[in-house]
Amino acid sequence: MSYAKYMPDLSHGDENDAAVNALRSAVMRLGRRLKHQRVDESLSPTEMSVLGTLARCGHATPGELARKEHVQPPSMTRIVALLEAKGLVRLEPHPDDRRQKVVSQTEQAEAMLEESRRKRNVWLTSLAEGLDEDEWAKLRAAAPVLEKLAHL
Amino acid sequence: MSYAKYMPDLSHGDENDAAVNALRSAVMRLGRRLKHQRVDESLSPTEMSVLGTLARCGHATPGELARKEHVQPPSMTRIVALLEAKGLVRLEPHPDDRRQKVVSQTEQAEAMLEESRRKRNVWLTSLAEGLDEDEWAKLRAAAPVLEKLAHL
DNA sequence: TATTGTTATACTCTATAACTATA
DNA sequence: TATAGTTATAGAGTATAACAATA
Repeated sequence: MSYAKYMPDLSHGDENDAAVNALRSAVMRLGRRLKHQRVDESLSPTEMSVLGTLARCGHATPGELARKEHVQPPSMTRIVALLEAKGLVRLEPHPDDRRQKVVSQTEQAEAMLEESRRKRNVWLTSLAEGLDEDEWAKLRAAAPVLEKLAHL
Repeated sequence: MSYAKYMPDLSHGDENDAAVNALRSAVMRLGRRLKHQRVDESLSPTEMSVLGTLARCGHATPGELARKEHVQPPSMTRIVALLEAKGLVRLEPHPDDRRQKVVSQTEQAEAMLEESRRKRNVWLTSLAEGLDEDEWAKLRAAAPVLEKLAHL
């Protein structure tokens, strides 16, 4: 019998620990900065994230969105309502279950995401002045892992 | 005259863009999860981060802490006051400038950070089940870059 | 009975503006 | 005058608890 899964990465345990430390600290600080560097001043980070999820998945129920964004259902109710009021998402009845709803993005949201991407490039450019190519390479390699981590 | 610094990483522009996309999304989601996976239920993420900074730097003024944490001075005033009330930091008069104060961590804070590290390892272990060694390697490589990014 | 989503309410964290004390 | 820190106040975002409708 193996305890391997309870003692992973023995060869890099301390380094992983240091990485998680750095990660947590960086995530919090970056999060605060991202809050201020908002693409659309009227959209919160979570609202943006929901739009991104819908762009990837096409559509989802409020409950699914709450689970994906790691937010409680009442919070997602509010977020979806705000997005709908802004004309960025559409709500339709669920075909199989009358309790649920189906949320999908509007054409307006797609246009906004495109504009968002353009503005992000500006931020990226200003950041690029402080990172060398090697650092960018490490960031590119880790990006998918971070996404996986966020979903785990 | 060169526009190079306004058009960095031409060879990886799109990939950098995708990385920033993934990064932003992951940072927000991880941030929310970290909020819940708090080591000490009574300490906010920023409070923990301040203790971490003090552990690294030894001591700092409230203004320095506010800049490091990317928080406004009044917010740091509140955070430091809460930490002091919990016996985790000590405030002393600044030797050269009577307007400033010097914040340093107490022995109690050191013990708490040790306990914190222990609990983080539990979280790390559970995460490790979902990441392979190659993914961890990428994360370790990117961790210092993320820290740099957060400070830039 | 269990589940999906909503309403009502309160809390946590942070910001801005105005103020005090010192440089 | 400028700077470090504080006080007072407001706002954004989220959570919990209680509820309605449907499965």
